[in-house]
Amino acid sequence: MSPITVLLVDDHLVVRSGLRALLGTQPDLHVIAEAASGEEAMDRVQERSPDVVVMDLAMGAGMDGIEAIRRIRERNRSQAILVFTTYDSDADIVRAVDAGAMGYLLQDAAPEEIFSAIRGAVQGKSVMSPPVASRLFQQLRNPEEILTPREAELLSLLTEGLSNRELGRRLFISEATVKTHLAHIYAKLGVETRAAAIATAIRREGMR
Amino acid sequence: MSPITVLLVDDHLVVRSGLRALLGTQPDLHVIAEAASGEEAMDRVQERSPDVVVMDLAMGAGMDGIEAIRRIRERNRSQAILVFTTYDSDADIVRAVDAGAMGYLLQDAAPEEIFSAIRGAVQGKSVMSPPVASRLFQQLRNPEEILTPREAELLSLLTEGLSNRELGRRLFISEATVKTHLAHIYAKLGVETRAAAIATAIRREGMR
DNA sequence: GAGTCTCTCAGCCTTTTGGCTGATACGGCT
DNA sequence: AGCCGTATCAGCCAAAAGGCTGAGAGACTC
Repeated sequence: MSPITVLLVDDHLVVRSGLRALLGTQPDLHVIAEAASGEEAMDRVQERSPDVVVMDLAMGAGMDGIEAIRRIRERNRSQAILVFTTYDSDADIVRAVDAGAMGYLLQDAAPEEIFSAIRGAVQGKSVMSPPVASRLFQQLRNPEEILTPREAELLSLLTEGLSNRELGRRLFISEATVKTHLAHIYAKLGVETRAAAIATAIRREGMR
Repeated sequence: MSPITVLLVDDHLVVRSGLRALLGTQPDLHVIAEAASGEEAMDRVQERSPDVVVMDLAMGAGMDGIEAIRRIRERNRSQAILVFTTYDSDADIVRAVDAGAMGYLLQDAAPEEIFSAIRGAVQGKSVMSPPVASRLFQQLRNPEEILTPREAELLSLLTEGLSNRELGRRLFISEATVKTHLAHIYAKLGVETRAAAIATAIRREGMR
């Protein structure tokens, strides 16, 4: 059986060489290229056509991981893409899977888990770290959590620390309307105070 | 000249092997041990007495990096400790330097930067990544922003969305005291509402 | 021993927030 | 035409948060 070719994408050199060393212990896995950015990743995929792309979502400058996944899948469906990232945010998971990622691993995954995820990805199996899976599951179980555009807008401003009055002014609506929207947002997020709403919003989304 | 002995501390195996591979390219740097937790790090220091400890601050379970730095410095001052972490939060930098770290590098630092930081640390020089340095500088310029331990504790709970009453219960203090602390925190953070305090706290610190 | 910092608590008053009920208007879907 | 989701607004009331002043206890420093 011919070896599985892998492209590593991460803006941290240390993580790339760590992964390279780790995968090097497996005779059937060959790292054939590395990339430090989304743009570079697309070039390498074009040139080398790896079987699997192992990608970090958080990339310093330029195109982010999600966008890179989407573009790679757009022009070439033969690669399996595995997300390999440090932090797990609900929004990222959903967006990555949506963009076409085959699996989602956290960086503290056990080596065996990583190997089998790569091997599985080639065969079309999707793998995810247990904590990731449970989050995704929860996300899918609560479809009522989807905010309307207006609510999302409000929530976003809410995380800037604005008061109801300021929110109203900013959105050209009355304070009464602000309160109505907030009540709906709280219900959907499952919280009771604006403080909790802000906390969950910032932590859940990549809002920073 | 005898080589510089190094202990790597990081809960991610991938980062450890990446660093090991990277440092392996330098004849004068010898990685003599690795540790995946604060506790383990202390044991390794005791056993092997490395010249330099390269440590990640964010460690999954158990003792965190800051605490590990403090304890290592307490019982043995001959090690130089270098912080090597992914994210830079203002509070972490101050706390790490306070605990006795000789330098503070971000994981996307260039290899040369890492090497020279390690070599410099042995000679008592402190090194930090430019973005880190500028943050620290800013922090020192605003000394009024430094929260007391109790205030930091409160702020941390605040970001979970607790009410004043809940905060009081959790910390075994009256609601009146909670309000006093909050007023001080708001003043130091330059905000006027708990919402804004939560927003700035979560975004500024690495609180997730 | 006086000054400073930190943590603790109280009372009083204003503003803000949140819960509830009910209402109008617009657009899309059946 | 009727229904539903979304966005808009109002009034009322209770709870929470925030501003202010004042104050005592313990620790640490000069």
